[in-house]
Amino acid sequence: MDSEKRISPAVINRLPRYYRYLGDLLESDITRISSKELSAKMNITASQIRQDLNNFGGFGQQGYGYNVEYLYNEIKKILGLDRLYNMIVVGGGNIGQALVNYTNFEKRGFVIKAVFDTNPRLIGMTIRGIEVHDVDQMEEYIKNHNVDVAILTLPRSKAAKVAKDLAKWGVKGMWNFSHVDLQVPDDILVENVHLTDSLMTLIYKINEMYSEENELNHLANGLPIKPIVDLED
Amino acid sequence: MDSEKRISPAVINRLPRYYRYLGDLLESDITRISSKELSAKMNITASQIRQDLNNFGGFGQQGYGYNVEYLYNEIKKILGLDRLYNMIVVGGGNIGQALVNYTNFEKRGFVIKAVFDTNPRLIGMTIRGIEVHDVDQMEEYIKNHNVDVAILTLPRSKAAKVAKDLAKWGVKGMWNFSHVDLQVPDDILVENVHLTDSLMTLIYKINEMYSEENELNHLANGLPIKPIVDLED
DNA sequence: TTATTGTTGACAATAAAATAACAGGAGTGC
DNA sequence: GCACTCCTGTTATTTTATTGTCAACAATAA
Repeated sequence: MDSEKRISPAVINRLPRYYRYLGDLLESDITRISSKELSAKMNITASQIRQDLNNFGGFGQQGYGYNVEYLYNEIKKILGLDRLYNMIVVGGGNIGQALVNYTNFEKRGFVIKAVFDTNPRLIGMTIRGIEVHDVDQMEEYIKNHNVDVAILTLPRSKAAKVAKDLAKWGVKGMWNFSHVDLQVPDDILVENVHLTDSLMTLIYKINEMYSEENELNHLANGLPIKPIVDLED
Repeated sequence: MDSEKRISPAVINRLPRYYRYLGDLLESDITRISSKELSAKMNITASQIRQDLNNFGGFGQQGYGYNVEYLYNEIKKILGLDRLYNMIVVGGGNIGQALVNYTNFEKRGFVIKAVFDTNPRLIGMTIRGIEVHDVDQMEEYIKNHNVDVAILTLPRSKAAKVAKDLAKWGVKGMWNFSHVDLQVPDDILVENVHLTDSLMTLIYKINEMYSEENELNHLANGLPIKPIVDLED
């Protein structure tokens, strides 16, 4: 809409969180909030909140704070959540099916229109009323229906080729659950959800914490470092 | 293990990605790789790769590069993937079930041992051989089995209380799929997977790209800005 | 009215992260 | 064995992100 200065990715990643907290406040019938109060709730500095919001405009008022409903709706507009988006799921396995069954997406305006798979046992079935088609029909479907987002929940080996096709046929973005980094043209947007990576970082942090704890014990009482036991027994 | 300097979160988040790429190289029987080559594959600067790896030690050799297998195994150790981890799933709904059925976690050493739910229709059932228990039994279970990670896939409303209990009973970390930020003691680690947030940022970026494109068209040929059509029809 | 308090938006200061530069050891080819 | 190239580990620089501060102004109370 406006060309202005570029918004940093760090800010964009925080927007949905603001949106969520403001939604909660709205539900609690809180009409106004200051950056300081929000700061306490969200564990972010008030300064950062003000600066983040100011990237998009001056939504607050000195001596008053921010009007919750107004700010909520502004962020909604900024995120583009004031319209509907068509999505397709490519790969009807566990995760694909779980996402189709997850009805909260629809409440936000993200509508899953179709599922595609290669498995003959799935093709023709419906999941929550949404039909599973043969992947062979995908080209035609995408060319005839405006598909905003393709959700990729397929095996590593197949993801690369499918992504290339999807890009060619005209989806705007991909939400990628496959455990690979997709190679797509610059004008196609990819958001990765690498679950295993996320779990691995959690494991790293757990180990780090437990080794620190051992060190502290060690330093504090002069005892030898307690070994971390292997849990598989 | 060693107290040294603290590793920045940005680096830790990249580790699983290195691990993945090195695994791929290993499968392709590539025995050595330079930071420059890896840089090209991963779309990271070579400088950053060297600096990231050097946080953990000098794994490379001047004039040679990095030995793929050696580096792979070192990162494996750094991430703590050289042992097994016990996990439980709290919430046996769509996503919980999908995660139980996702067998790749087990290949990495992440073993789901039990599922807990309140739904009487689920309790007693097994998913991929893993039993679904009543949440009432969770305290006893956790106290008698060493649970490293609890996977939270339950509704917003219930997540906060369950998290508090889990922390009290002694899980080390939580992998949180619920759409709330959990309030837990400092020594419990939480890794959030906020799917809706992730999708929202994708949507933001798509809209940003399309509005930019319109601007460019506009500037280039003097035509009026093309409206973004609403897709729901 | 007038004083006092609260709170933003702007900007300055600091911290963190990413990139670049480079010295020097290790391999390679002759 | 020697010259030459490659490529790391490390330090320096640049960029990006976060936090702190304050003048200006709104709301509220006196």
